[in-house]
Formats: sequence, structure tokens, C-alpha cells
Amino acid sequence: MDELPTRDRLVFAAMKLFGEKGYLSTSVQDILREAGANAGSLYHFFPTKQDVLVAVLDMYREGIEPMLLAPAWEGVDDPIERIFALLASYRRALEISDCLYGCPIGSIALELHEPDPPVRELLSVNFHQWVGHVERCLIEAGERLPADLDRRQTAILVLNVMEGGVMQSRTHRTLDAFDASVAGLRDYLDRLEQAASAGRNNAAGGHDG
Amino acid sequence: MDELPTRDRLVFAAMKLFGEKGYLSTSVQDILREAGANAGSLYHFFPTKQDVLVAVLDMYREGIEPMLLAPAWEGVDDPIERIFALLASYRRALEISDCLYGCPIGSIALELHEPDPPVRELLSVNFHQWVGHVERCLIEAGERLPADLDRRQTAILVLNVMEGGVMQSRTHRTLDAFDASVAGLRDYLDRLEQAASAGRNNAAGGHDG
DNA sequence: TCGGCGCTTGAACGTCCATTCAAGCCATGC
DNA sequence: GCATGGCTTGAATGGACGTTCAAGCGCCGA
Repeated sequence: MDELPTRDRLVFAAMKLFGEKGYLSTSVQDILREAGANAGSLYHFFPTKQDVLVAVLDMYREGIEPMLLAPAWEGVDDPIERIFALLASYRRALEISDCLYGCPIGSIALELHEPDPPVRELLSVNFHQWVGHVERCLIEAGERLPADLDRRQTAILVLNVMEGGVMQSRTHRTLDAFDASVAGLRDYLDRLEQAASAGRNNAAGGHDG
Repeated sequence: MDELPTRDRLVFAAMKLFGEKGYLSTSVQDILREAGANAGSLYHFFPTKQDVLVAVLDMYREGIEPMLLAPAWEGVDDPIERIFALLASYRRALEISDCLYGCPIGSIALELHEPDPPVRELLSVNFHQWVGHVERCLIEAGERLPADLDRRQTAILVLNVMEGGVMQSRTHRTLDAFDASVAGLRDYLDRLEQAASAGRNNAAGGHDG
């Protein structure tokens, strides 16, 4: 029963608590209790509480691929379905936590109104990465989507759907809003696929304006 | 120069500060300083700080029509353009505050992970109202949109676009994400209008499946 | 003129918070 | 066997926080 090193226990404890209660509502004592450590240990590794947050955000950044995308995309090859599989993994988190646990990055982003530069930058990087992965799915969908579709713009919209769905579901304590958000996105992507398909047929028929 | 009554000054001060720095980061002292009042006065009107928040959320609930929608919709009659006019008013708030001030309801909703029932309910009501107004626009758009379109679902998506756009823009400190979100929504609604128009033409031509 | 009352004053209170620190532990290298 | 240095211990510190309260002010009806 080899315990993790103290530093890691602290970061994991903080990650859990920041996600559950938010950054401001989590005290250093909370982290220490959860990690089974003492104040001196924490301050041996981290100058301030904010540096713990930075370490947590760093871990999210590194973990997005192996911890979030890989499990969500297991057995899902279709690039468009991967987007909905990703959204489904957030739905699951909401479901098993009674609509309490959503996206920790989003919570922290809205909780800290004027975050210090290192924190803001890491939040920004995390969003960029997430959007980048969704954008790649949309690019991989190739000509199934309209050729002139701005795929980064659409990826940003997907992040909105997730974050907005989480926000509303947590507030209403029902999954309805999340499901409605995803259904709205599904309708949009369906229509994009139809338009692309129609566009290809027209092109094949030599029709132009 | 008749000052407002103390209770109102307190609520307005709290509204301003909660919007700027969030609920948890705003101290009672901050509110007192901003309102020019003393602790005893605040606690004469409100049992706790949380009751000030309740009063603020109540004021938002009452103010959504006269303070938010009316100015945003001045001179805009088209129901679909009203949706974009509403989004534009949030964009303006982001713009003049250097991407700091977004939607206070959304911030508080994510900041308080387990809000006490009265607070959660008021957040919920505020969201419902907002979605309801957008839904009414979509209903007023009538047959310009597909007959089978779920207009509440679409209204929820519009709220996502706003909240998600605000969240990303505040994090990146650029309006790009907000603009991309709105552009994505515009593309979706354009396609819905096209589909409805095509549907009407088919129906007029007596075409069926 | 006076009493009552809504409201104000601002110091004081206890709690909790992030952070510090002197002391100690223990594995390692000598 | 001993010194070194990374890590731990947990009590202490000072400040900020939400909240309380005894005292006072000033308006108004009697």
C-alpha cells in the first residue's frame, strides 16, 4: 500500500475539492485534511494557495487527452460522434453528482473575476486545448460538413453548449437544460451535414450560380 | 440632491460589486463603503449577507424587462433580430469593461456550488425568465422557422451561446470567442430560416414523402 | 415638551483564514 | 557514528471576515 508522494496527494486533493466546492470556498485546511498532510508540507511545496491552483490547472492541461478524451472516445471513431461522446461524459459527471459537479475549469473561470496572470493563462490554455480537440474532430469530418464552415467557430460553440448546459443544469438541478443544449447542437450539426450533402450533389450535377 | 434610501443604496452597491468581483470576493465592508452606510444599517435591513444577495437577485428578476430587454430592443421589431440585439447588449458590457463584466447571474450560479435554496431558486427563476423571453421571440418568428422546431430548446441554446461566450471572452480577455459564438448561432438560425422557407415552398408545391 | 420608534453609529467579538516557523524526523553519504 | 538536507510536524500569528450590540439621533404624534 504505497501512498502517493505528499505533493501529489495535495494536488489531487485540491483538484477534487476545487471541483466540488470551488477555489474560494476550499480552505487550505480542507486540502490538508483531504490529503492527510500538514500545513508545513503544503507550504514546503507551494509558496501560496494560488500555486496549488496553478498545479491543479497544469494537471488538467496535461490530463485532457489521457484522462478525459481517451475514455470518452473509447470505441467511438466517427469524428462527429466523438463530439457527442465528449458531451456525454460531462453529462455522466452531472448525473452521478446530482447536477453538482460540472466543468471545474468553467467554474474557476467565472469564480475568479480578475485572476492573476498565471492562473488566467492556464484557464485560457485549457479552453484553447478543449476547443482545439473539438475543432480537429470537425476538420476530420471533412466534406461531411460544408466546405466553407468555420470549424473553429463551431468548436467554440460546442464549448458553449457544454459550459452553458452545465451551468443551467447545476442551477435547475435537472439534466433537462443540458439535454436540450445537446439536442440543439445535434440539430445544428445534422443540418450542416444535410447542407454539405446537398452541396456535393449540386456540384456533381454541375449546377452553379 | 435627494439620496436614495439606505436600503436601496445597499442593494445597488451590492449589485455592482457582486457583478464586478463576485459574491464571495465582495466583503460586507466593501458593500458598506460603496453604499456609504454602516454595518448596523445593513444588518437592520438584512439578517445576513446572503439576504443581500437574495435582494439583488430579486432586483435582477424584476429588472430584466425594463432594464435589460427594453433598452436592448429599442427600435428592433424583428423577433429574430431581437435575439441578436440582446446578445449585442452583453457584448457591449464586455467591451466597455475590457472583457471583465459578463453576466452576473451566470457568475454567481457557478461560484456558489451548493447555494442555499432561496438563492438557487432565484438563480433558476432568472434563467427561466431569460430563456422565456428568447423563446417568445422564436415563437413570434412563426413560420419563418421550421414548424417542428423546439423553440424552448433553441432558447436554451441561445442562453448557452451568451453564457459560454462571456465565459470564454472573460478568460481570454478578447471578444473573439463571444463573436464566434454569436456567429455560430447566426449560422444556425439562418439555416433554420432557409429550411423553413424550403419547407413552405415544398408544401405549396404539394410535395410530400 | 416629551416619549416612542425607525434608523444609524462604529467599536467590539469570535471565528476562520492563509501563512509562518522552530523544532524534529529520517534517509542518505561519509 | 555522525552530519546533511529534504521533508514533516502542528502550534502560533496576524489579519480579515460576518455579525452583534449598546448607545444615540431625529422625526412624529400626543
